[in-house]
Amino acid sequence: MPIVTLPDGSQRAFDQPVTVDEVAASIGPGLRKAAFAGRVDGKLVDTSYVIAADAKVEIVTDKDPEALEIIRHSTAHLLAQAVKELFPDAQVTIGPVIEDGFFYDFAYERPFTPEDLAAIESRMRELAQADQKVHRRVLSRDDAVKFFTQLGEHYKAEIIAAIPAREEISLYGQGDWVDLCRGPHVPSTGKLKAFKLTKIAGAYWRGDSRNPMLQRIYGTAWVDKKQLDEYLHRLEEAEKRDHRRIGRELDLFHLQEEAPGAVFWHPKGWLIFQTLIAYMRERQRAAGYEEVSAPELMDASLWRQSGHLEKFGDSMYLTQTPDERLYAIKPMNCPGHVQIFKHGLRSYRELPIRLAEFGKVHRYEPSGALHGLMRVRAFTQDDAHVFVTEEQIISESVAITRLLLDIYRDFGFDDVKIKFADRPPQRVGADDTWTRAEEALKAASLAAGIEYSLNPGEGAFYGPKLEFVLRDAIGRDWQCGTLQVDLNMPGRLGAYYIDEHSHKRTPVMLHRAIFGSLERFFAILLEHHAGRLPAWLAPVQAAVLTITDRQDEYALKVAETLKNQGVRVVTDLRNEKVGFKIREHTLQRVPFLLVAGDKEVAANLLSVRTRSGKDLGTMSAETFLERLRVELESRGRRTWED
RNA sequence: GCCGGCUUAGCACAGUGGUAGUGCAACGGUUUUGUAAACCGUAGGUCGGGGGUUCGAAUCCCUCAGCCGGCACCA
Repeated sequence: MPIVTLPDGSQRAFDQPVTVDEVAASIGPGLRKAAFAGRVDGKLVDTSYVIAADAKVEIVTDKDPEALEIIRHSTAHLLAQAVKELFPDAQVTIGPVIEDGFFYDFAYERPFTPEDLAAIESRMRELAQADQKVHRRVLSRDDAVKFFTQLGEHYKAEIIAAIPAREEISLYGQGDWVDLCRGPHVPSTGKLKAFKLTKIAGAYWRGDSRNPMLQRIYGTAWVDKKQLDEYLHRLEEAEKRDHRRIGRELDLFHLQEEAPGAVFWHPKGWLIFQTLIAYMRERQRAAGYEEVSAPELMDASLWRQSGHLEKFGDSMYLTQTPDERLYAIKPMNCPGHVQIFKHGLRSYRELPIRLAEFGKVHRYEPSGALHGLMRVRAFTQDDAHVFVTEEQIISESVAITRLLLDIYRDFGFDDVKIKFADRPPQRVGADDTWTRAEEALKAASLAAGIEYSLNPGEGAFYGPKLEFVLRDAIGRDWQCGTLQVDLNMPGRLGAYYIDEHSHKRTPVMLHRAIFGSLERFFAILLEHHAGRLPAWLAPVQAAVLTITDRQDEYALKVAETLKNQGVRVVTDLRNEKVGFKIREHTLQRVPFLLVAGDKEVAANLLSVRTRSGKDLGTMSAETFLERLRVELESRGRRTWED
């Protein structure tokens, strides 16, 4: 005789076991209709779940955040059902919920086509409209394996066979279609109203490139049409921020067939790039770094010694010269920096030695990995290697972490997450060395007062690392900075210093990058700001626009004044209406538009407008300069309005 | 690297076997203009490269490259 306690504290007694559905019905027919699932003593269950004993019960409706997950999961099932109906020979595998949607992987004799996708989606709509009841049953593990083997679902049988024998297996289905699933699911397919299949792609079985490739179908699903439309709108907005598109529109850079994965920087793009370097150069100088430059091309033996050739040889550019020597184009800066460290005898009194380089490296990335500026084959790292004693690891790591986070704030990235990546399966060095390195990095994190999440097995082959992940304006995460503790490489490359007892000691090397790849960071900035870079980074900071040719002389004079003060300014004297000029320079994301008409000329003023359309009124060139300077010097953290 | 899609003028795109098109940009002219697109005209293409089928290919087939979306990889 269960007594059910509802979230508001009220209780209802039933004289026999009841389902969640019946509990909902007892409260009201509207709630019953709205019920997606239930939460019984905190556990999510189907509406068909039978409550036999006293319990706390909640009815999950579309207002509940859990509902979305259930909808997506059930929509994945709907997808699998539709595929099995249209393509009976396809085998089902897995179909998890992911961010904003779900996917389902199928094994099928041929890839699905876009036409198949449309057909599958319309079948899904029919099945949803049929409002089929979702049923659940439970089998033993072995019976479930037998069941799916009989159906010819070998992948599914393999998945279930890996589950411990004692566990019960729940099967969900609708119509005569059935799948293994933990649940819970919506009570009937009619609850699935707002979904869309988005893309088809290949994906390896169990994520291993040695396995056969399956056909993956991606989809998105929401509580209602409005949310679905909002999501699709979000995708469109993200597309407008695409750095490849902005790069073309603003004439910043291009890529072309003859140099896959290598960037042709145009004047405006290169100006931004150099501004980033100048900024970092100054920050590093202030933090005690010394800038160096190591050769692009070094004998392959050096890379054999470092271990890079063995681990990454396939992705290194090698070149045989007429003297029969084999050279490698550097894919990393560390061996070069170690050579500089090694040149001459080093004393413990010199440590820490901080060597920084804006090093251009080349890596033969797999063709399928290339992606605009985000993943290229030739890129520039703001790479530094700090040589320290073991005792200095913590203090130096703390200093690096602080520098990193402070620099990110200058770019408007206040939301930074940190991951700790420990030893990978393939690595160099002894296990106790690794333990020391990992412990040191953990201690440093603690001392720096930062919190991290674990990223197991993802460390570099020579040491553990902290990974710094930035969240951009539309909520996407980008891993940029890294700090690695390396107790292996200096020894392999024969680096040592003389300690206070005149003994040779191997230094510890801290690898750190803040932007990571400058090309990639550039792309992230473009997308973060949607091309509207803060004035200190904008390639053109102001445009002087005339209304008629009567103002030409004045405009040129004003521009000259601003230019002499270091402002990146252009004039637009074209025979066009001012509205047209404003439109063009706004689309070019020029932060300030300075309009000069007869009135401004007469009063020796400028009418100032921002790219966001705000009218800042009229002022002299000197006043404009003064206020622009505040914005530039604060790197955009203090804007005009402050 | 693997699976799929795409590649037509500077850019965005139309053109499914029969004379390569539209808009924007460019160029020339008219217009002297007040805060997100004035008007008229002109020029611009080995339809990604190579090969094949066909009387005839942007269009069908093969192949290579690049790009796009995933997967795998990412020192």
